[in-house]
Amino acid sequence: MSTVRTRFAPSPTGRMHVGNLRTALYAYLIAKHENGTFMLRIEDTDQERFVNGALEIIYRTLEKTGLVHDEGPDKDGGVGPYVQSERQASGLYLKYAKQLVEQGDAYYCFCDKERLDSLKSSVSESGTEIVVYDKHCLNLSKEEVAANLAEGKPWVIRINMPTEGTTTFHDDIYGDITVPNAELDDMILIKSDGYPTYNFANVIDDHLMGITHVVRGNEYLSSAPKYNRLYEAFGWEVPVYVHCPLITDENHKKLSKRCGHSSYEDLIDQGFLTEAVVNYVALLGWSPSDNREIFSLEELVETFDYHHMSKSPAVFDQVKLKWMNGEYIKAMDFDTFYEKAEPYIKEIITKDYDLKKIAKLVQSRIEIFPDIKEHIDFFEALPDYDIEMYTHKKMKTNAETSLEVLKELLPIFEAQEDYSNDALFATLKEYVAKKECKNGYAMWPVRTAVSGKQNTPGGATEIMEIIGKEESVARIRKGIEKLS
RNA sequence: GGCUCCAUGGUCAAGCGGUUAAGACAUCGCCCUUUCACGGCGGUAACCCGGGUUCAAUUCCCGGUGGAGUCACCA
Repeated sequence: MSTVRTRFAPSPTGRMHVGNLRTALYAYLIAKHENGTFMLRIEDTDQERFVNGALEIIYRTLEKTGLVHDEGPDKDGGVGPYVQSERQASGLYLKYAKQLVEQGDAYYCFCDKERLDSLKSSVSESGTEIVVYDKHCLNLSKEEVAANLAEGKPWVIRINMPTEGTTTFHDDIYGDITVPNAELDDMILIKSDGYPTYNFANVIDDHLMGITHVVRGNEYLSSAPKYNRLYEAFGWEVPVYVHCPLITDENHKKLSKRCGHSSYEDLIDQGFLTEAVVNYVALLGWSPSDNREIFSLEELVETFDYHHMSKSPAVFDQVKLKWMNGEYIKAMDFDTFYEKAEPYIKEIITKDYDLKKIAKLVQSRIEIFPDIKEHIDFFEALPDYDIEMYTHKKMKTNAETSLEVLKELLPIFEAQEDYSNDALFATLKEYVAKKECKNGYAMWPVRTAVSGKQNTPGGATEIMEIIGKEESVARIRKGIEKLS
């Protein structure tokens, strides 16, 4: 019987980039490692930024990656609703904000945008920039507030932060973090449209939903101390904070939707496997005590210990992701692989070839599925190659020797009926033995003639088996023609 | 710029006072081989700088430097 409860709390503003996914994953793992509860909460308090379809992306991504939530908008666990706009509709946040106003921990503010803007550009006597609200409306009398309200003036509710001293909060990864209170802004709790701000709704909901571990990206590290004042004012217990190190691009900048960084779905479209993406992302900011790198989600649940998380940001390295994806592809049983590979093969191959044989050849040679195409194009049509290709130092071949070999082999291949790889290979071995030359001396020209490519998946006879007698002979003839 | 965080090879990342400073990706070379790939073997490559503390610092403390994050009626 565990008491760990975590949540993934995205806002439906677009696609899920890998940073979001990693946060969701860690929240899931922390809960599941302790047999706890993982929940999904939708933070849609900004109606302007709401993006149509974003909700579906969130659901789809969590489902496909296997990060299934125990509670959420579609699975009430008793502390719902799990969508903040729905909670707002019941007046929940306003109720708590008003409580703070009554306690004297918060106050109504009627300052308009112009005044706030002018505040930002003004400079204090000491010459330093004023970065926080000047508490102008804190001095309003009860009567003035009432009058403004009655007048229908737009208002917000701000928290009253102390201006002296320091505030310290504890993060399980980063330790104690202390900031001067003068830095703390009288942040807005309730916006003029009646919706709570993220900062406020987050604290209220985390408490009401019994969240024990707040897992989020460390871009929130600097706003965390403000939360403590809120918890303090309410007399609530502060949850365990687990701030995850940032994931950055190759320029060491934070991943963001705005900059067009890869989302989970982009990666899938690029041919990556969900399992590989999840596995890779898990290792960005965390590592097991041994050297293992390949983990299924279940294995991660078992192994994951958030105390082993690192503090420094990690670069998202597509090259390593590709490697890992290749590992997953190689480990796939053939039928599963074929199912995924078939569409890519069919994009290139229209002829009546045995596509499974082609797939077999390609499985150990690709890292992502679209790689298939460049490997197999020659099956469909012989490319117009240069006869320079017949020259290979190690094989001791050149245009002349190749011509001779192909000329001698042509009638043999024409006569042969069995075009299985084994039979063809036996034929070539026999030829090589008679000729008293190295395998490559004969294999290289044949492979070149039937493929027209420098490198191919599979050798000469494997290719011939697939394209069949008629095409093989035609291609060898073509080779002889080119070389003559 | 203020505040905060971070700092081991190109990248991910072990290490938590005494090590020949792991491992993985990438890279290079060799082997295997019917080309390539797979697989196997090996190489190059790192503790940001300066002070302390200590018999002993990559490891602890301070300062610097560098990088990042954050400073909204966005989350």
